[in-house]
Amino acid sequence: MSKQLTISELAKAADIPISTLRYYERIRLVEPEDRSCGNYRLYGDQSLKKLKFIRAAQAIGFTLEDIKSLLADGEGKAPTCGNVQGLIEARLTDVEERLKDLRHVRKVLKSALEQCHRQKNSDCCQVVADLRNKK
Amino acid sequence: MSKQLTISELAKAADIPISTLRYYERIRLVEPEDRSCGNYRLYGDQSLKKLKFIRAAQAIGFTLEDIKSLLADGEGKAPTCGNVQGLIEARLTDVEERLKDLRHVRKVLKSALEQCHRQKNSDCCQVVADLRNKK
DNA sequence: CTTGACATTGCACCTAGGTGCAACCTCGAT
DNA sequence: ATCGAGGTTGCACCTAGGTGCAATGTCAAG
Repeated sequence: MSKQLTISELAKAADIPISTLRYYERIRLVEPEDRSCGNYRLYGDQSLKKLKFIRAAQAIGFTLEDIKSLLADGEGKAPTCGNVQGLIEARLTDVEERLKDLRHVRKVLKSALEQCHRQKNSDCCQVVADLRNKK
Repeated sequence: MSKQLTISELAKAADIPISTLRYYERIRLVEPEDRSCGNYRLYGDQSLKKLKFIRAAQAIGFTLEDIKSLLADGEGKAPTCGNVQGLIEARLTDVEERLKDLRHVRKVLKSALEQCHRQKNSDCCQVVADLRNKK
């Protein structure tokens, strides 16, 4: 078994601020394996793996709560597909929805910008006036 | 000049909670035109237009701070295009960026889901295991 | 033994966009 | 005159994901 890490060693290894690690402990997401005789937190290296997993999962949009569920099935053991699948599907649905919204937003912004260009130097911005009159 | 509205009349007309109107006053976004003799807020109907504008602008992703800038140029007068254009461009850049990210996220989620399907009933979910080993 | 770096705790604060509550005031109808 | 609906205020709280600080304890080097 490999060496146990102090909080600052873990923070450096995972490139995550110490304050965040303590926060993760507070929400019971990543807890230290043990305490030193001086009450310092001691982490195993599965904690490092866990943190990397967390960063990866966050990057694709899972919340810390989602991640907690993803990790809940066993300390160290990966959860079963069945448990994971629902979360992934829900997340995918969100993402599709969000994409649809954003494409619409992009369209509106682009046409506003065009209008802006057509009438530069005008005193009253028609773009805002239009928005203002929107139902 | 038309009738002044009390907060609840305005809330109903704009379909925005009273608490939110008071919040908007707190952040100096929408302030009452006047006060009644009993110190009730009294709004003009340009407030209603303003609220509709706010909802429209929020719907395309502007923050309330952005909106404050959009509205800042004159009480009642629309701001000039020049002032608006920068904000729209910035917002458009954000949106493009976000779209790019989300398309990537969608790709990752879809392939995770596929992998999930390929190995259902497996004890250990490879999807999570993969994430776990991601650099 | 002292010094400095690093650890501990609890608690408050941050953004953004609000919500909820207690204590009190005003208005219109009866 | 009284009652209830709806208004006023200030203040605390909410989510999510943290950050910052003060007061104090521990560890290793010189």
